[in-house]
Amino acid sequence: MDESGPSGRPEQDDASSHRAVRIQDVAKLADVSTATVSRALATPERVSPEARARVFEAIAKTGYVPNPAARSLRSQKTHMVLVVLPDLSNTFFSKILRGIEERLFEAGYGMIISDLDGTPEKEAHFAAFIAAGRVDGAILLNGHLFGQTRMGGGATDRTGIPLVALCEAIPSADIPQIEIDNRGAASRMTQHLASLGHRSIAYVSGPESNILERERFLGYQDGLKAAGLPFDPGLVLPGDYTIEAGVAAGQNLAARSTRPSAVFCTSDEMAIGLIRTLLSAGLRVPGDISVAGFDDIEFAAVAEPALTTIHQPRRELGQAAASVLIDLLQGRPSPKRIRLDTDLVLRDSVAPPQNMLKAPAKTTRTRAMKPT
Amino acid sequence: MDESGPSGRPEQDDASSHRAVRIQDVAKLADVSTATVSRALATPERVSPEARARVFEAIAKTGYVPNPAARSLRSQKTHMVLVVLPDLSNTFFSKILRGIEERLFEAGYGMIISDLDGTPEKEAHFAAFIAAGRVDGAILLNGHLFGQTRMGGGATDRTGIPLVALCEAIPSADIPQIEIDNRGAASRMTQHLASLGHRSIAYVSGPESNILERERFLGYQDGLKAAGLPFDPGLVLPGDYTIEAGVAAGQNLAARSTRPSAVFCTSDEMAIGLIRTLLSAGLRVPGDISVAGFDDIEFAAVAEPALTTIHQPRRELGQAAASVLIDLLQGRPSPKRIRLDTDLVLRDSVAPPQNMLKAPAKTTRTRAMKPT
DNA sequence: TGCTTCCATGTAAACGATTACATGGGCACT
DNA sequence: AGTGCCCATGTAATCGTTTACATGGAAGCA
Repeated sequence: MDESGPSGRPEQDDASSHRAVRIQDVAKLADVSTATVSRALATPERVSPEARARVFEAIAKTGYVPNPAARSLRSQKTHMVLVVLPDLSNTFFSKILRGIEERLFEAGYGMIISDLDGTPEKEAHFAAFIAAGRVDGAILLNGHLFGQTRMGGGATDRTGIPLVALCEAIPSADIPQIEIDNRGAASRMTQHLASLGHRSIAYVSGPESNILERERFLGYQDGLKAAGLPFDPGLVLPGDYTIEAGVAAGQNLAARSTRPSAVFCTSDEMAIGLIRTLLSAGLRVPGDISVAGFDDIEFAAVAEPALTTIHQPRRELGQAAASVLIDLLQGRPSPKRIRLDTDLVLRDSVAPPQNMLKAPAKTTRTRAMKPT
Repeated sequence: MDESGPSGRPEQDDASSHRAVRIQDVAKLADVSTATVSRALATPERVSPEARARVFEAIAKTGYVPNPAARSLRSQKTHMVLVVLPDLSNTFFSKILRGIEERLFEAGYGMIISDLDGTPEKEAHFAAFIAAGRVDGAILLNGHLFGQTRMGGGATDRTGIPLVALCEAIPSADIPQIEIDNRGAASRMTQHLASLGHRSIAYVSGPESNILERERFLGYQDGLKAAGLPFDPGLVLPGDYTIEAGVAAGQNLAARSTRPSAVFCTSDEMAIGLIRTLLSAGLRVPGDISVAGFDDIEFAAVAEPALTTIHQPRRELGQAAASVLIDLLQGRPSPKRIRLDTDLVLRDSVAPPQNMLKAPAKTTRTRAMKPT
């Protein structure tokens, strides 16, 4: 059975040919068929212990690694997951990504990242990516499906891969959502500010169309209402979660003759930019104006003054999303929605208004109320 | 020629079967062979305009997307690039990643990210990843090859894919390096501090074994020497680029009876943590101690006081690395080493020592000297 | 002992592209 | 008009797995 092989491949087993080891090589060495090798890897319990041992020995000896392209061509599985996010360079996402990567790695999946910086062109590209079957599933952090930018001739393609929405819920889509209770958290922060005595609480928003923004804005209004404060549109400043937006909002406030005594920024970046600008304008924080953030990014704790904010369990969010997706991929049942708890983190950038004494506050955390 | 197909596949063209469109479907519709379709996509100029038009029309009509697994199985190309980095959640990397992603995207490559958080286990896994041919090339931000943790039985595998080292040069490896002049930049910052009159300049290091650290430490010593200052080991504080390390260094300094008048931190994170700690301890920055950073991360500009630091063109670094890798992948010649310029960014955290007047400094940038 | 069942294994047909090689027609040149 | 060349295209082998189906032997049961 060694007549130089049925396909006529000459026997050259020295190092000269750098051809990758194939399953056939392993099979020959272990004196079994390729099918048995394949089974030894996929379903070891269906192979006799002796054959299995020989196969593994041969694999170790040859350093065989299955060719993923061939495997994926045949099995229609890529063991890859696409993560779509609006801005890779944003601090907020990096820790989430890490959580995702951890979990995917454990389950043997690779992570492909797509940063679609607003460009619909890229969006279409990644829709095609999914359609081409390059990934088994996707985690969407961008708040919408690819639906809008429909491809070509309305062909529905095989978009039937599992999807999970992370952070930004996708209302229209019937896919699992992993998120925090944005509305509740925003309400809670607003009420916290009110409880300290603030009567005039400004709000620096996210991008208008953003779902997070809409939730948080509702929460802000809820909080005002709960505290018996009126809603004043003049206290709503536009933003987009960036430091620059915070700076702009700060300039806006600094230029005013009468100012709110507290500002609730819907991102830590904006809060930091805003504080910075207020300080430069000669105002004191929290002496003259209290400032609260959202997210609890790394720098919130070391900002000057340290930022009072809402803590989001970013890593856990990423892990949860990955877990749900993996469940879906492997046909296990999975929850349709997961809401992780947030914490209200009390630091130094918020204090009672005006001339009340500023205690040297230490960081305190208060577990958020579970949403009902 | 329509006797239900040579493979006996029944003709069912309604939406019920969600079978993906194959090249054969396109070929049939365009009335050409699969080879022509393939060529129309890969080398349009080798197909007659008429056939080409029919092919593209058919592609549009069917919504055909080539199956990457099949393509990659045959052509041994994956159009994927692996990016290996030590810590995905680190701010410093995110903008670099974005630069990489941009360029890769333009060239039609996907990006797979691997965050090996120190675990050699993961490292081995990704070595196998490369060996399996899942990617065409890799960009390494982690400062070493996978060589150390050798796989299995010493099989050399096909590790012959193009690699590029980014930021952290890999001395032993003969692969292109994209970096900044760390030594020169550190020297420059040290001299800047000295030129303001500081005679006692502390240094907060990175991880000892880190190549960046070694370069920067040499630069620090260069700078001292150039300024005619003695090197004092007691002024070298251990760090690891994290905020916490900065805090620790700050506590160390705050506890001392005699302190340096300036501190050069080799990362902005450490500088921010350190400043924060000094301020809490009642010291003034830069009044009592000047603090300089390295990297110019987003928050450096809005720290309080705004951080004097070394600006690294992070996005450009990422783009450059991706460009070089793409050149390599496509067989084009490419430079063996690229050094991008850094800027010395002068802000408010550094001032002349002691009682000299603190001008309301504005941000100023000075282009670094080109390395010779 | 003869029949059924099951388990371990082998054989070979997909999976869906790319591409070497063959082919035939048109054009240019002598 | 004959020869040669090139261009557009088709045919079919190939990439390396997985897996449906076939097979043969051992074991269990009556």
